[in-house]
Parts: sequence; structure tokens; C-alpha cells
Amino acid sequence: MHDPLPLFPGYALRRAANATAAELAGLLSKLGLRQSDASALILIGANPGVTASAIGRALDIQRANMVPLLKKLEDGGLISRAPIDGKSRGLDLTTRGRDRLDDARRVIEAFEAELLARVPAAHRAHLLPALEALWR
Amino acid sequence: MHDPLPLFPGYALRRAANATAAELAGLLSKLGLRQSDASALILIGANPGVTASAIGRALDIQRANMVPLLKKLEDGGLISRAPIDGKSRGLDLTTRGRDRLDDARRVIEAFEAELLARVPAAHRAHLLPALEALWR
DNA sequence: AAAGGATTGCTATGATCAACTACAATCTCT
DNA sequence: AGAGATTGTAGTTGATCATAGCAATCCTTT
Repeated sequence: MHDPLPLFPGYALRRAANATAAELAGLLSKLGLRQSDASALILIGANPGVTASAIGRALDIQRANMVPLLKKLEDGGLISRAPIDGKSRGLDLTTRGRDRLDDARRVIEAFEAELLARVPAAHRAHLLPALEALWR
Repeated sequence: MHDPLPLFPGYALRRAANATAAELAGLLSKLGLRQSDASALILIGANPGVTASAIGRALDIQRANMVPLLKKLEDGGLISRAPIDGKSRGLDLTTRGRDRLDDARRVIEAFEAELLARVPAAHRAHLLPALEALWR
């Protein structure tokens, strides 16, 4: 069957993203995390006391959709919230959350390394700059 | 706010794919098409008489989910189905479907060209090969 | 030619995810 | 003090995708 689609960079981009996202999701699910969970943990770990809104902005997740995400993390004992002022609450990792983040980071970094290894050496260094140009 | 995520190629890949997919979806919606619709039209146009299952395999869409997709295209008068044998039906573009495909192709090709133009020339030629290595 | 297994198209259902609206409380700027 | 923006939350909706099951048909092997 003749299939011209893979020649479109945009199509290849979507297929590659879907395929790799599915792989990573499978790995993270063993830790009980989705990608958005892991991303949030990473950001909270790197920015103790950050607000839910700020995380949402960084990850392009609507404020409203942060609610169930953070609730799950809190219910799982991974994060805690402490009032900053009357309306904002700062997010922090619990000890448990820090451990889980360490696990997730190991999984993610191994996976990212494996991704790069798939790319022929001649193209490898160009991937990230090219993607950033598309995104930002 | 400190955000280490964009340094991960896999993360940049997902963000770039989401951003560009949203842009393309906006363009195609003016034609009343989603990406999967347009992809199906392209494949049917390139392979007259192809079956629904074959399209699904090429696009990684489950057999069951092809049903409403093709139904919409047929209801819109873009494709027709003719029995191949007792159980398979061959898909073809109607005149209307061919016209719509031409429109879609123009939109997509202009968009793909614009995508490539965003990528600095030094990286441009490396993008497609790198993506294919990740995907296949 | 008969039979077992695979394929096709379809129905129906459920899970998941993200977008949206709306709202009250609070902050910030002038 | 007041206007406008921001924060967190609830609730709803729509789109997408996976799954399981089914009847009809096909293909291959014996």
C-alpha cells in the first residue's frame, strides 16, 4: 500500500511523539504515575513552594485540570500543600514524593537516553534544537 | 521558575507535536476535517479501492474506530464504498472527495513547508530522519 | 470438499482526557 | 477604597481511544 504520509515532517512528528509517549507511559505506569504526574513532581521538586497555577502554566495544563491531578498526588502522599497567603497554596514534595520522584527520574532519564541512542549519530545533536524551534 | 523539562528530547518532542497538531487542526477545521479524516482521504486517494482495515493499519486506528470516521466521510459525500467480495468493501473518493482532498493537501503542504521553515537551516535536513528513527 | 482459523466490518460500551463555564475568595495596583 | 486580575475549585461537556463481542466471509490445509 502506497503511503505518502511519513514523508511529511509534521506527520512523522506526531507519530514519533505518540509512539514514544506510549512507551514512556508504560514505564511510568509501573510507578503509578502518568506523564503529567511525573512532570508535576519534577517541577515541584525543582521549585519548592510553587503554586498550582504556576505548574499549570509551565505544563500548559488548565488551572481547572490541575485540581484532580494534584488531588491524586496529595492522596497518594506525594505532595503537601501549605498556605502562602489567603488564596495561594505552596506545593512541596513529601519524603515519599521525593523518593517517587527519584524513581521516576531514573526511569525518564534512562528512557530519554535510549531515545537519543535510537537516532543515528549524525542527526542526534540536531534533534533538540529542531524541536525547540517548532515548539516555541 | 526553574523548568528542566524542555531539555528532555522526549518532552520537547511531545510539546512540539502537540503544538503543531493543534495548529494544523485549526487549519483543517475550516474544511470540516480532522487530521484523521485528512489522512484517510490522502490514503484513499493514493490507493483507490483500499479497504477500511488497511487504512486503519496504516494509520494505527482500530478497526472499530474506523467505522464512525468513514461514516462521516461517506455522509459528507466524500467517499463511496463498493463491495470487493462478500465481506470487504473498497473505498474510493467521490468527485467531491477529490476536491476536498485537493483543498486539504494545499493546506497541509503549506503548513508542512511553514514548519520546516521554522527550523534553522542547519538542523532542517536532520529532522525527518531523526523522527523516523524514533518512530519505526 | 470440509474444517479450522483468520479477517472484515460493525455494535456497543467504558475509560480517559482536556476544555469550558462559573464562582467565591483573595490579592494587587492605582 | 475600588477596579481588575489571580487563585483554587466544582461541575459539565465533548472528543478520543481501547475493548469485547458478534456474524459473515475468507483462506489454507488436509
